[in-house]
Amino acid sequence: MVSRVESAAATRHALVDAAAELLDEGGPDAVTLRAVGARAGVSRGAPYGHFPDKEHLLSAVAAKSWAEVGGELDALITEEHLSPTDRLERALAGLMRVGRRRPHTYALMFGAPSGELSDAIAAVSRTHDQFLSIVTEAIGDPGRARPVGAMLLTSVHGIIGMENGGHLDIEKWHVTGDQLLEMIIKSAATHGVRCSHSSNRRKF
Amino acid sequence: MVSRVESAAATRHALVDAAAELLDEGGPDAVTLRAVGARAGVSRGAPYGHFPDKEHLLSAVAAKSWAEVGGELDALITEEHLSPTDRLERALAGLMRVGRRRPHTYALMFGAPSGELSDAIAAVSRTHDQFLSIVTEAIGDPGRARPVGAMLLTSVHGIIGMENGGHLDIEKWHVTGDQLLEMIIKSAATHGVRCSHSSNRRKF
DNA sequence: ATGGCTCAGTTGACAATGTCATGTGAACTG
DNA sequence: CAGTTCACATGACATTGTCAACTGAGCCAT
Repeated sequence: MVSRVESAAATRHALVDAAAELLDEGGPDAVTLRAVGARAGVSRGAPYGHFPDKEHLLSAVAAKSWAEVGGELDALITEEHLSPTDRLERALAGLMRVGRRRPHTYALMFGAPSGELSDAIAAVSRTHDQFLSIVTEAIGDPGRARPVGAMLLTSVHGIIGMENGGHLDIEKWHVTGDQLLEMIIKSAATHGVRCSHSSNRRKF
Repeated sequence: MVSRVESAAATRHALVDAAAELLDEGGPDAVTLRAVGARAGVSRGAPYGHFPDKEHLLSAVAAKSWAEVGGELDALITEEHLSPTDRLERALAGLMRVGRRRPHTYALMFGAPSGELSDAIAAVSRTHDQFLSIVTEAIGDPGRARPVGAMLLTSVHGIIGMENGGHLDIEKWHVTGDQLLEMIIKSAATHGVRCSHSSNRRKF
């Protein structure tokens, strides 16, 4: 039934899933090799048969999470009844949702990659490309798609980072993260199409 | 010469400084209570006389770093020969510099605060206020200073986070962090003054 | 000045964790 | 069916955060 190699692959999957769950539920400190092994139904040293390092296991988790986001973007792209603009807005909202609902996983995804972790890098690159294609379809000037996409992504990332860090106090800034996202999207419109009047030079 | 309380205060300072240095030099993993104690000239358990927890020590480091940034902003504010706009741009550039030159410290500063850490919260609030005053002076519409300030801060934060996470590949996005910052600043101008035509509804 | 007190700092100990060397049993091969 | 291989288990070890017990020097009252 289960050949040895199949079982090994299943174990590897179980380990990554277990680590991802533990990260979501209890944050980085809860991701212990022992806890991962226990949840995966194996024992504490088992991960070393599949990953050289705890860091590599975590990078596999990051790759998996990036692939999941990529899947959501894919679903968005193939959703025919959506306008390109809607697709873009939903993509950004989806990222915000991940950042809010699974902050630890989000932090891992956007954290500095450790080691080589080719899997994670490839997954990130793929998902970035999908996001880029969404931006390209939504934007008027295709030549500006990449910079504008980067601006949108970095801005959303900043909003989530400030929110999750507790640095976006509404009392102080008089805005919510969602309002900031809206501002950013409007800015993208200004930058994306040529804002014919964008050359108006004034003080802020 | 050195009264007991003076010596204690000096030790506390030395501990915070040592932790800050270790964080800068070797990242979070290098900040070991034993290493901190050694660098501060005391021994491994000494921090527990001044902080209930390693986390509280780190939050003291965060408070110190926020206060340093606040000091830079203060210097900027009292610099008479600068225009309000220049002050704002320099403030943003200064934050970028911290994020680039001291990524670990920056991450600690903007990381989710742990526990109560009233010191850190106060330091953050003070520095945010100073930044806010700079934005207020630079902006045309004072009523929008807070939201626009938040947008600038979050955007810079996002840029730094993407850069330090290795997710701002120039090959892919065709922009640098500095160019993104420039785009954001222009957007702030659009949002800060009333962009009379900002109601132009177009696709991106 | 002197005996007792206070408290900063040290040291020993312990549990948790990442990591590795060694062992083991079941799946594969001839 | 005998031997090999490989996934996994287990014991062991160094490191680290944390705390209890200890020590000694500054401080106070007499």
